[in-house]
Amino acid sequence: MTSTTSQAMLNQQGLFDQNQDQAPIQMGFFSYPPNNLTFSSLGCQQSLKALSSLPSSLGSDDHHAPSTNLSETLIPSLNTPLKHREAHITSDFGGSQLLSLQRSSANLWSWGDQVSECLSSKRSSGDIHDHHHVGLGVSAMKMKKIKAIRRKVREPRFCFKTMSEVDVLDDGYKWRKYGQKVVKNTQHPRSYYRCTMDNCRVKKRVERLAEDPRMVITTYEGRHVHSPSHDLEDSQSPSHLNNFFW
DNA sequence: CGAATTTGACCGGCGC
DNA sequence: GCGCCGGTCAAATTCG
Repeated sequence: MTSTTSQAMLNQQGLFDQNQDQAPIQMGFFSYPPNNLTFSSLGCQQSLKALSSLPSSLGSDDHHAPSTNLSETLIPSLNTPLKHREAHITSDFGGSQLLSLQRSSANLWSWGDQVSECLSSKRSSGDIHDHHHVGLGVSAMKMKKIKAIRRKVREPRFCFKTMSEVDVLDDGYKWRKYGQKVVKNTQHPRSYYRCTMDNCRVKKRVERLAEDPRMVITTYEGRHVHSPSHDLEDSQSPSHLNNFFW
């Protein structure tokens, strides 16, 4: 699927806040040389690979703001009202709005805390103490609970839209499709992908904009625990690009 | 034949 | 409590 990406005609691309009713905030323009997305308004080269690993420095697992400059810029806005259970994070960068991120209030808790608390505590809502507990075995119960928590805790997300003929852009990572869903009031299905790397829980969603089917909306969730899976020559460079941007 | 995709079932959250 | 909806699972199917 990624092999067809080189044919993509990407004229314009902007990062936007997914929660604002899909309304794009135009924040810049991308051209799309195959395998190397350029963010023109930044005045620098920024690969899509780097974009796809954006959340890696946001530190969803941290109670405190990460130390990178951009994150420090972003984090204070986490305290915005959580009407939609998501905090809107936008940032001005070089005079133009570059990106917006989402982060659920639940993300303010760390995964480690959640899980360890789950494993150790007796605190519970009643159904945890039901008599199945003994019969099922503790580990089964724990796993069930961990799973439930995982559902609840949202990884940091960001999304951007792209004018593209192809749905799935080559971002350097390998993805496996695990679902597709027709969402309400849209004629185009939404596809769900997971990073194929073991222990990497990053997911992405791909859908077409209802108002303009030429536009592809890509939403990344989570952070990669590895570098892009192919293109050996690229695997060395993204880190400093990431640091510049994030 | 293993990997990847498809697709209906299932689950949990949310609003009423 | 119920129904709707988005997200995920997993068996079946297709692909390379």
